[in-house]
Amino acid sequence: MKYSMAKVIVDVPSRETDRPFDYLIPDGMQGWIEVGSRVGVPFGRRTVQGFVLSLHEHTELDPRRMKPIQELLDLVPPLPADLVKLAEWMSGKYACSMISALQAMIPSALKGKAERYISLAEPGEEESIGEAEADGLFAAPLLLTGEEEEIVRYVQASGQVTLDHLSAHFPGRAGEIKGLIARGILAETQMIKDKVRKKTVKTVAAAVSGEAAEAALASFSAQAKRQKEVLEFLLEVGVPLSLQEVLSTLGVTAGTVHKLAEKGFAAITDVEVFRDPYKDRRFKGSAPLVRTPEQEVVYGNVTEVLDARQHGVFLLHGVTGSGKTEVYLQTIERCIELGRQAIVLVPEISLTPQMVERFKGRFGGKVAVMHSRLSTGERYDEWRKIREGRVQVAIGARSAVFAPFADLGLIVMDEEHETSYKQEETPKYHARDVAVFRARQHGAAVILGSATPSLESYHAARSQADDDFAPLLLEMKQRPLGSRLPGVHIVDMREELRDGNRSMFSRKLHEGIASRLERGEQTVLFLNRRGYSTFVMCRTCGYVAGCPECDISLTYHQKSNNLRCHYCGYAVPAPSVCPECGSEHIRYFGTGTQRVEGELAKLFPGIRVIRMDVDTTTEKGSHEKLLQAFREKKGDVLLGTQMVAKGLDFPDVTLVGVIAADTALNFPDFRSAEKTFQLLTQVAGRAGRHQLPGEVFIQTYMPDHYSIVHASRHDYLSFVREELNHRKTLHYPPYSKLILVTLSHEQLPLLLRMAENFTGDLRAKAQRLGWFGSLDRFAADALDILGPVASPIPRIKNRYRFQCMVKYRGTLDAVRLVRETAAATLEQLKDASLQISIDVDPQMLM
DNA sequence: AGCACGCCGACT
DNA sequence: GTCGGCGTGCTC
Repeated sequence: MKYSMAKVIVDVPSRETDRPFDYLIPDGMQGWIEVGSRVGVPFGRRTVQGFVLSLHEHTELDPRRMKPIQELLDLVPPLPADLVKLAEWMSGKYACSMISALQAMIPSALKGKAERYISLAEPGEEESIGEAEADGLFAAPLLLTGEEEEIVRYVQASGQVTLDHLSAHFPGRAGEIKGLIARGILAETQMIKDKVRKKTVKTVAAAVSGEAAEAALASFSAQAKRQKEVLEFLLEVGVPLSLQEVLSTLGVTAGTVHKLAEKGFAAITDVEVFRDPYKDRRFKGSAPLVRTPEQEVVYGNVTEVLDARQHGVFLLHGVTGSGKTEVYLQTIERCIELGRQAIVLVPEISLTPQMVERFKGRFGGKVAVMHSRLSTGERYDEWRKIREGRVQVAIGARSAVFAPFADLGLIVMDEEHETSYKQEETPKYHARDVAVFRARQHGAAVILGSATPSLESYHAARSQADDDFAPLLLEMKQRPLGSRLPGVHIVDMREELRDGNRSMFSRKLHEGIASRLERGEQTVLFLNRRGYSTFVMCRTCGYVAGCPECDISLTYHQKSNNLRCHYCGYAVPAPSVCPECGSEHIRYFGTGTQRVEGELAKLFPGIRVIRMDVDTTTEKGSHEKLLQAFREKKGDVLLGTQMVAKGLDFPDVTLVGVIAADTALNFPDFRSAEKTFQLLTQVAGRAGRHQLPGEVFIQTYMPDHYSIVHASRHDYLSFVREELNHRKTLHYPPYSKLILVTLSHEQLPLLLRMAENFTGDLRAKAQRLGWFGSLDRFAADALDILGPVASPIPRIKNRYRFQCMVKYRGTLDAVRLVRETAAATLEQLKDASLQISIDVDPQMLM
């Protein structure tokens, strides 16, 4: 089959260009260009990167209007065809552009940009002088000014230079350069350049052997003693060595080795290597454990589907410590035995060494690890290991769901309920949905594991109503270690206050910490960061330092002693006096954890506190170091935010304290009860995982709240029952679906008008389709529109924000309706000043 | 997004 | 007179 045309998605992020463009495939590239290939194509007056969507013999477009593909950027397409299909699905489901979906699937190293090169024009390419030339007249002699001549000579000498380089070399001569190109004396070409190159290492090997080697050794003069040494060494070793190694072993300089190479006795070559972020780490091997009866049931269910190469989704509800990870490991082992590959998804925050260690320990070099702390180059190399089939397991956060395996057999999603699986930036996808879609493409299994499954998943498993997503519920209720779930005590902080205790520690928690200190056991203190102040306030006049562009308070950063805006990055030095009233009583309410740390030091002199929060974990590897220190008992208390709540396992921790359980409950989010329950359950699971019995204190001002009460009893089912009732009455997910639309503009009045236009238009369209109406009615298909209202953060980066919420149920295609309405609204304005963001299935309603 | 074309203001 | 401001239109 001769495919001479291709449809290409170009890397130009605008609504008008979010469609395929047709290109000719040059003869030399035929057979090499495939679906998923990354190419450089001429687009307008420049060259851009693009991805091949499909190949054709003919297209609707006149071939004379088509330009040829300029270059093929990779030998192997970075995207297998199934991922191209996935991108099409994503752009429909999440109302995102094709290019943003495709970009999300490849490492950022492959986000190439065009680089402009300048060279001497080929003779005959000089500027045509129009009709005159056609009449057979010759072009006028090329007269160059001194400066122009200098530029031309420089280009001639260097062969080919980048435009940037040339402009830097002749500052202020941009006009001349432009002129030379326009007159056809210099030529400009554009080529896509990747951000990162494949890493190579200079490798040296002897280029002679046997008799030739003998002769070579004899030929060295007395002065070339070092060269002789090097050659002898190379001959002795017999295998290629890295240049670095040779230099350090023999204590010679690179010049010596190069001389040797010049003489033809040694060969220096660039050998491609993989950057290995874990090269200095050794992992303890681990063998499969004997399965408990509960694990056996889960294992059996999953492997049955695996063996049959069928698609199946399992919701694994297993209490903390019930051995979910072991089930993951063993099902993956089976998957590998079947010659297929597996993806393990973990929430970013828990991508601590512990999880990685267990997988590396069991599967060793078969594992690629991907997370945000890797450099661009490291991530690219891990990704290549996957694409080239050198590994069978990929473990990583959200984006690892796109791991380009050829024969995917299993996707494991640990801590399935975590919000970090939803990407907050475009494309705003949920890794769970993507995982299920990919699994269906490959006939693969999915395990969604959690001690506190999301209500969406649990409800889907219970009702089995949804054709797309009806997981089979599997449960593990026992802790195989024989350890018991810790006793959880709710402490009413109102009572504490009534009794005159104004400290942030209740008397019980205080006693608890004291007794642990005495016994040499450890304590974990958890602080829900949300709601805790990190802002600066004047205690005299009440002034709060806020961002001049974003309408939110600035966050204090101790390290740099400045105030920063979370949203736009605006930063100012921290003031020592109030800028409003001049008072010196302007205080930084340090990050909550700092305050707790200070209080602990006051109450327990000499206590060793390991604090884990954004301030202490920004450095690469600091996370691991802190945890290691705590494990080695270099600290009495581990104090931290969310990150101490996840998957950590310390034998000597017998006390867990939650400083303020309800800060998240007061958030204006319908999921706040669910989030609180999940957090508390998780934190409570930290204590007493081993021989020593554990105790948990939950401090709260709302001791009767159902999420706190049920969490204290480790009672997931009762919580779910109660929470589902609430959701049903209020028509919240899982009983409806949501789309959050946010409009933003620099001018408030215009924004208001456009927001009204948008919602009005949306209502009218929904009405026409017979969808619009209260969800209280018993229609199967129903849609409601709330708003527009000002967003919770009403201004970001000088842009005002209004939002509206679309709530709907049934099979109607609300995403499409919203997308089309948004497009129509945008068309009302000529310029691109209005932005409309569409968030399908939003997780954060902030 | 870029990049060019095109039409009005303040300067050598 | 021109240099340069950014509105708007298009990209196979």
